[in-house]
Amino acid sequence: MYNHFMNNREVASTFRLIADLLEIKGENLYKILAYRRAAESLTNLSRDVQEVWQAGELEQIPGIGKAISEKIDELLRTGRLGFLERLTEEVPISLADLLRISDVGPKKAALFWHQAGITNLTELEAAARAGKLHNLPGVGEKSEARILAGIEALSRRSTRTPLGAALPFARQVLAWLRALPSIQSADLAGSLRRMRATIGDIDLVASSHDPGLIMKAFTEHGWVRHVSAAGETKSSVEFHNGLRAQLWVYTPERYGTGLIHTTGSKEHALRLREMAQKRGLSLSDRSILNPDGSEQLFDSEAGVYAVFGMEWVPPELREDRGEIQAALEGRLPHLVTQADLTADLHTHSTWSDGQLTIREMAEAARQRGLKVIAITDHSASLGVAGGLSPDELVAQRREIQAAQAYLGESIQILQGAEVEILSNGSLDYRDEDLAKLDIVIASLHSGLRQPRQQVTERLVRAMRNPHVDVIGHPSGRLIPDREGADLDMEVVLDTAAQTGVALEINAHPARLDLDDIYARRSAEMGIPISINTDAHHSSEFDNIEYGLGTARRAWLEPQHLINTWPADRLTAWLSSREGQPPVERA
DNA sequence: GCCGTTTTCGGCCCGACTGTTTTCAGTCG
Repeated sequence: MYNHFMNNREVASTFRLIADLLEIKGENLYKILAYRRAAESLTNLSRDVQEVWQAGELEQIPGIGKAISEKIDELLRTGRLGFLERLTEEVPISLADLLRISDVGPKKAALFWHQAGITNLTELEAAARAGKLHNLPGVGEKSEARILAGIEALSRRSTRTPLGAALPFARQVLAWLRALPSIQSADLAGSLRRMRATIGDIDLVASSHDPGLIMKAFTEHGWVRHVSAAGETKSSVEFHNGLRAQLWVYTPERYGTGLIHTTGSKEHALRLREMAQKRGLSLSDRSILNPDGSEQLFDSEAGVYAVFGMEWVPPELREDRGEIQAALEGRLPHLVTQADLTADLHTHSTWSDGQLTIREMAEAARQRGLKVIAITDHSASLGVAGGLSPDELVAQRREIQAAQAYLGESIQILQGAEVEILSNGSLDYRDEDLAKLDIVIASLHSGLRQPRQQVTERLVRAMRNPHVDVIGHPSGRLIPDREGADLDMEVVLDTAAQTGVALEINAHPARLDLDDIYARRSAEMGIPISINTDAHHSSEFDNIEYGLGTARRAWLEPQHLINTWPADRLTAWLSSREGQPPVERA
């Protein structure tokens, strides 16, 4: 290989693999933790690790010191890592797969390896079926059965569930919990409450003076297929629909610490515990323990944060991405809310692949309190979506005018288009057709697997077209099936900053694209951001919730989003972009 | 392996639940 390019995700997963293998080997726990923390830090990094490396600034990344920065350097220079190669000679690399099985951790994996010669999933499954595991020390028949069930569960479900596939069901469960007689309060927790794009399982937390009663009702409910743990205060189940859930129950006076613990993230909670420790306190999910052994109890989260002199931190920010420091300094962002949004600038009608007419879509948007809606049907070349020819755009304009006349001034309907970016970076409409539109969104739908440089240049060329106002779902990812295009985001963001084109946060739960990391970076660079539902039906306006979650995770405030601008400012911005000459590369 | 408003060395978060155990280790969040 002459090209040693590795992106942030690939470098991060290399360090996760090292951590897994070291753990099976039985290395010092804090060394392992250090590799994991470095991996998390790289995952949260909004700059390209390649660029940070070239700038010689690797050690400025939190959790990355001399040893790990040297390893990154070797990886990026040579595409290899001697340390990992020596490690895999000692510990078979396929052992790391065993850790994906629930109830199998590093100690069990090492046991299977040393005492039964097992080095991969296939061998483990065969040994379990043959009943060869339960003779090993510390492993009984129950463990053997659990392991077998765990292996089967691995093939049954993908590792993470899209937020949009989990949230509606989780809310049903929550509503049922809240209706229980002995319950005081109940909330979503975990990555659902933090609005991560994908979740591992559904975390629920409740307060009650009778936790046992809640637990019994929860684990015995008809939608539960299997109970994998059931204790006094915590239980774990799998539902018939394949989703897993955990429920914690606290007494009301301990709900504050409980909610913080169960909401996470793990890294955020860890930081808080470190802070407690520095003050001689000990923070757990039950209380704060004073040095003299007495307890401080908290019925709300705000009280816990106040102990450390911090503002209450919105759940979407709890990722250890600087929110602790910001909360200490009283400079947390004033996050955008649904009430701030006045425009949806990316929607479809029956003119292409939408299911409702322009008037129906506009009425539904008005009903949701929007002041502006842009109808942005597909351009001609996206044949599967019934894209419009330039002639049809003229006819569509007449229908928009009719709908506008019918609806009066309560909502403004813009004529736009979602224009294909063709494989060479040119657009699917001629400039004179684009010039007639109120708003132009340019999107990639095909050729997403082009090489990095090619697909990046394609997007850059589209951004340099002066008629383009917004880049729709920039990466083209589809959760959980398809990775986005291999874009050079440094170049994409620089071009957006130069041309003033807006980047979209597409709110569809399968997209959430831009993601939270790049949306935050875009805002820091002064790039306008547009948050849109891409609705093909009025019911999909509700998807804005997912996009808002992403925007809030990106620390966005109302002024970062063009959708919060008053209609006159928005249309002035759009028309100011018309006919601007392309900005040439400096 | 990382890190520093007690430290450049010696620390590094906390507790519930399960299974295989005679008092605890492993896993998980």
